[in-house]
Amino acid sequence: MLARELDMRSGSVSEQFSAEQGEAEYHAADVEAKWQQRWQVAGVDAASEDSDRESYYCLVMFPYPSGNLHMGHVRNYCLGDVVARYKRMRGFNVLHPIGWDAFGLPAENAAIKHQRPPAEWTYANIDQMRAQLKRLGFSYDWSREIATCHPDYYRWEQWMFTRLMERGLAYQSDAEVNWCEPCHTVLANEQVVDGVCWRCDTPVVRKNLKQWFIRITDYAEELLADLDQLVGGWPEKVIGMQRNWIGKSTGATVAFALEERAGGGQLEIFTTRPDTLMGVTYMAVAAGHPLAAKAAENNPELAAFIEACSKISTKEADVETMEKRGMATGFFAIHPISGERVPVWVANFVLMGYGTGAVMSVPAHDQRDFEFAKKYDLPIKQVIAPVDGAWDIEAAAFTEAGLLINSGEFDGLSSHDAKAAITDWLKAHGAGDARVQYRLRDWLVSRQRYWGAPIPVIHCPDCGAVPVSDEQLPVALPTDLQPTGGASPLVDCDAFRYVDCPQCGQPAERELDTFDTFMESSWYMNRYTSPRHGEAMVDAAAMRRWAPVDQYIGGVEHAVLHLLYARFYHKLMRDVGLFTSEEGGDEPFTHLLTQGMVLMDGAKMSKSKGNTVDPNAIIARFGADTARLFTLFAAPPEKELEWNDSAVEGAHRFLKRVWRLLDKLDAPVAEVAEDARAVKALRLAIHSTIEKVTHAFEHGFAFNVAIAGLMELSNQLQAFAPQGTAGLAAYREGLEALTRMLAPFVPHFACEIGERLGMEKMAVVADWPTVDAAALVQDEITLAVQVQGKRRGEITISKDADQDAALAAAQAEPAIAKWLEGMQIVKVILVPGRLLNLVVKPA
RNA sequence: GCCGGGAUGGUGGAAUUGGUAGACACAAGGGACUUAAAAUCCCUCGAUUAUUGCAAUCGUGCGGGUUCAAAUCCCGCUCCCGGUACCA
Repeated sequence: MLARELDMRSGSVSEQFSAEQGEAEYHAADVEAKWQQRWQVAGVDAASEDSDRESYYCLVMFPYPSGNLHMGHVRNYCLGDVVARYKRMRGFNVLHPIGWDAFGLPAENAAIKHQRPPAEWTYANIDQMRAQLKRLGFSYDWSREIATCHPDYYRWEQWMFTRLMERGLAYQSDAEVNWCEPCHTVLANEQVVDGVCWRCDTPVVRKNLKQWFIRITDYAEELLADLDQLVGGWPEKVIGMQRNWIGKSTGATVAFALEERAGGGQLEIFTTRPDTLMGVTYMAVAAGHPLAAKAAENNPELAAFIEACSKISTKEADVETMEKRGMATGFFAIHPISGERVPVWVANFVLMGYGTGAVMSVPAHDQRDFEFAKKYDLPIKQVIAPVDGAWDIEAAAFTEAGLLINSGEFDGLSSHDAKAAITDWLKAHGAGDARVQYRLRDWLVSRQRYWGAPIPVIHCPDCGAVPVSDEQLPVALPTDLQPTGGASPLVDCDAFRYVDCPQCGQPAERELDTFDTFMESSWYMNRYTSPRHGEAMVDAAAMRRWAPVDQYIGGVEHAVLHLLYARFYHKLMRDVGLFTSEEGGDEPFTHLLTQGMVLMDGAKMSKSKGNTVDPNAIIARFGADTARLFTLFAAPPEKELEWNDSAVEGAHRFLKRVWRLLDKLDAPVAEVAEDARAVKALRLAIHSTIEKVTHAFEHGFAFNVAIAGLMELSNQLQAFAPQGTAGLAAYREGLEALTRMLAPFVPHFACEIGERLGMEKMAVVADWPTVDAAALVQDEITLAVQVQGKRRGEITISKDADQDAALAAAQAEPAIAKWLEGMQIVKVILVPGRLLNLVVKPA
């Protein structure tokens, strides 16, 4: 012990830990330091730009540099590392990069607290977290590391934005926006969760501001349609969430003329059921609709109702139970076809933010309209009849498709045909048209924050909003300003703010808003393919080599925000001409794995709850390999992972057991007659494990099952006593296969074992073991025998035995025979290699 | 409400996709080694009944069904977890 301690204090890493020294015990810290250094020297983790091997791009969601890695990060990066390492061993040229999503609000908050510029805090955190990642032994190509707060990165984002301005895909608009007071900034629709800020949980207020938008709605159709390409590669859940978010509805707009008293003009609505148009008995507008405001002018009661509606919570749970309420405006609209007068109501269930903020109500064929009509005693007019059978329209709304009735010239048409016919009629008479409506809104990208990428625009009194020219990019963010918590310090930074107009040269002002940080994370996956490229945002040749990402791994919380923006941005990059569909694909991520959360006592680990586990403490106590092994073994990747201290110890114990397997190699053996059966059984175990573990990697990443298989093999090796050279050879074969298969999970440990075994190459660059089909062939097999479907015993027979031979063996087995006494066998089912089932009846 | 995913021992979870339910691990109990502890190794470990021993019956949220055979497929429920849009 003393000698070991002295050793630790002196000499170089390689001196301390040479294999010849023959450490009797497993010391993770020593082993891990040794191999991390060797990998670095050998450069085993670098992606090659000059290789004939097939490329594979494995990407993990890059972290925000908050200061410390948490267990969620560790889990995410373990999963990615296992995939990357496995693919390398399978002969792929793997790209496995990492970087930092480095702009964002926490840096500003920290800057205020510590009176240091955010850049300083950010880069210090990056240094600390990089060291943690390296300590865990993740096989990143560090030469490709990027930080999004670096001008070399965001200059291309600015470049891209000016292209989008040229194409009319980026625009400025005066809009009612979601404003978060504590964060002092606007939020995108996607960032408002249940009416509160996604970051700080404060209720969002509405504010009218001039903001920059990107026209994601132009891509709504493609974003929706291309989800089909992802089926099979992405979780159904995420695809469904994106579908809902885009929210496509096909229908028609209909213009109802308004009476003079209502101010004339038209009330435009959107409907998905134009076939029910003849069944309209009233109209409903949102409380925020101009018509509602007009009606309230001389109606204090209505004004009070509108006021009450505006205060209603938007929370899902409240919405669910909310009573449907309304009030008549006293106005009437004219039905475009029948010319009937229909009353206009204000209703709390109509949303100003969707469609036109007004709906036509057809109580006979819409459940919600039905309930409302019943409540306020409005007429119900049936215009669709079931194809077969009758319907009591006073009892419930008939919401299915059917045949038109009470609809004049449209009577007898099917719902399907009527949709087209009525839409055509409306179009011909200038009273409407076919319309596809999306829930998706344009992406609001400006933020009133300091620590972000400046929006590359100069506002000139004469020329308007002028994009900064390519030669003047990047618009570098001054990094020495001190945020105060109020308005962005850029406002007071004259050197940044006041510039001349690039077009006319007269005094002008820079745009002081910065980009939403989701802008940076929307294209980093493509930048990694050519991270130092100085000529363009990405190098098309590099895109051809690597893109799209073959496997993306991260948290499900990004199912709509990041993953939708990134898909959109990828298509923008393609359409701006940075790469073709053929070079970079139409979608950025072909396969997505969403990992489950890390829990402690059933709750998500969080600082505020005080139920966190510090990865550093686990590494210090057991080593990186144990931390890795536990997170991969304790649960399937996509499921929640419940932290369990004793299970961590269990993972560590497993590694120690494998370590001790080396001892048997030193045991003396002679040229003795080996127990051939035992050797054959061991080789069967070895090769069926290879088959099983490989299957886990190729189908669904069931790493917990793969590791269980490796534990089983380890147990078999432990139980095996080599007697002669043949036995020793089989034992060594098993230990080496085990080592190779362990390499993706516990790479340092596997390298050390491999070296002690005398493997030629480091375990992490060795070939993945292959199955010896001959070893899987058994001379004798054991079959379970069932009588009437119940297991009654087993027989061991030749692998070539046919059904009759199996039956004879079963009948000869006393435990089985007693169930056959006085019975007649009416059917025999043989499932080869598995079981024999005998169906009997009394003789 | 709608969409998606679930429910298997004390616990985390397996089950080759219709073929021996509970692999692998954690916890628990017992034993060996030790002056002792730690470490390590061995045994038991779904329930009930029976037992000197062999064993039998039940059992994958609940109720039906299909099948030689069901955790797995079908029909009807209950509960739980995510997500969500009162979307016209």
